[in-house]
Amino acid sequence: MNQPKRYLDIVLDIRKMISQENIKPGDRIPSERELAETLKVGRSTIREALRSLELLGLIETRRGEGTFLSDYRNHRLVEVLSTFILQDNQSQKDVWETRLIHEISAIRTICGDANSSRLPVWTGFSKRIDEGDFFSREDFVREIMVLSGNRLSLKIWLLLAQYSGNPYKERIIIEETAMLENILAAIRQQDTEKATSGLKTWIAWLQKETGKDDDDS
Amino acid sequence: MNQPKRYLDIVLDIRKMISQENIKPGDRIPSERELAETLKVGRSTIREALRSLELLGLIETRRGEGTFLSDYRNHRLVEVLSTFILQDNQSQKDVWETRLIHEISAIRTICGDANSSRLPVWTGFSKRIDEGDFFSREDFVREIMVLSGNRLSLKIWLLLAQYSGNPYKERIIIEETAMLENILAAIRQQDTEKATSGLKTWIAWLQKETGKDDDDS
DNA sequence: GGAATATGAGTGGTCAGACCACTTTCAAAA
DNA sequence: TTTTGAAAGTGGTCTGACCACTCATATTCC
Repeated sequence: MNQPKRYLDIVLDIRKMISQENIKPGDRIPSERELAETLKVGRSTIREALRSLELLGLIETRRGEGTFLSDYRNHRLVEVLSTFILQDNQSQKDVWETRLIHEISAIRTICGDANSSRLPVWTGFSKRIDEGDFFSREDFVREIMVLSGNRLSLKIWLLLAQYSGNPYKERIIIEETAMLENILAAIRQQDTEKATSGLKTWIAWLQKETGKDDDDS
Repeated sequence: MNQPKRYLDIVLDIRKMISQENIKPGDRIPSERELAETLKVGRSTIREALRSLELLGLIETRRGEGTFLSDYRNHRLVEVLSTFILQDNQSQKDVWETRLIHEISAIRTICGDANSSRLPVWTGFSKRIDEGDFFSREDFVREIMVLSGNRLSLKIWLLLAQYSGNPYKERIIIEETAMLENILAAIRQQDTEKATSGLKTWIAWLQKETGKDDDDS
């Protein structure tokens, strides 16, 4: 009989412990030695489980301090997966397309919901643009994703955003402020078609910018 | 100075080794003891790296045999994430919503592309319905996803489909054939709005069916 | 008293060595 | 020739030992 892998059980045990003890992102989880004693396994087994979760970006370890449940925003996962999976250009194109799928869906949801589309966050963005406080492109879209209310879609989007390369992560520039204002106005007016087409236009413009940058690690 | 984590370097080293030695999915990679000696680190460090990659589904280990590079298409990524993320009912709802997001986007793509929308596969489905050859709901939608041409979206959809519970995986029944015919006709006519609303109607009807079933593994 | 310093406990990071359970191989025995 | 079984190799786990680091506390110095 092939014994199921112990460290996988540990992964589940830790997950259970986290939900039972109501540990929140940022909180500390028991030390490796404590876990080993509690779960009655060797420390190395605990470590294998923890290292896996760390690579997924679900936890964060700091030498001398301890292990912490991390904010989902920091998955290193993508970095690693990308070196394994995303090797051809088609994949890169698919990433942008798929990300756009989620973004458009989110913006549709928001426009269809008066509560979301009238939120002061939109005027906040306009104000920041006026004042020259140029936030990053990702921040802008993230707000849309968060407000759409679909956490799974948000999570997938966060992953895709990390694959999306530089121009998406940088700050907006003057040339695109008009496009953003256009999108913001459409959201406030709950004009779904105008908002989605505005988003598409902006992203298409962005995508052209991608070609100029060539970065590699 | 905080030394960067060793096991992360190992992950990259292994990746490099794989590409240099031209190891393909299914092939065996060096044993833990060999890797430890080659890379001049302890075996436990090697194991932490390997366990991480295994949790991601990038490699596969078999006791007594060795460690093998697995087909990266089967990464367990979402499965693992799900045990952490999909804990409440809201999440389950998000799964259906997110799946629908991808489906609608795919159907839009197909309707906008004459080549896809005129494919004989659509008449094929109609024929099978007429003949009483009731395929599964998932098969039907999968065809749409495949033909949309976005492999990443397809991959995500496949994973989401796994979490979508039973009614989605079962065969169609007589009551819904009209809805499907409606969708098929819309695709053939390249009527995007009709097709998407048809799909939404069908899925909404399906979702009502979900409540009746209560299955667990 | 207040500030700089030293100490020690606790934590993750790594290593070496030891078994165990399992698979494969291949030589010896039937 | 077939069967058996011993050996080698592999992943799975545990133990105990250091190291490097952080933090809180106690101590020393001004």
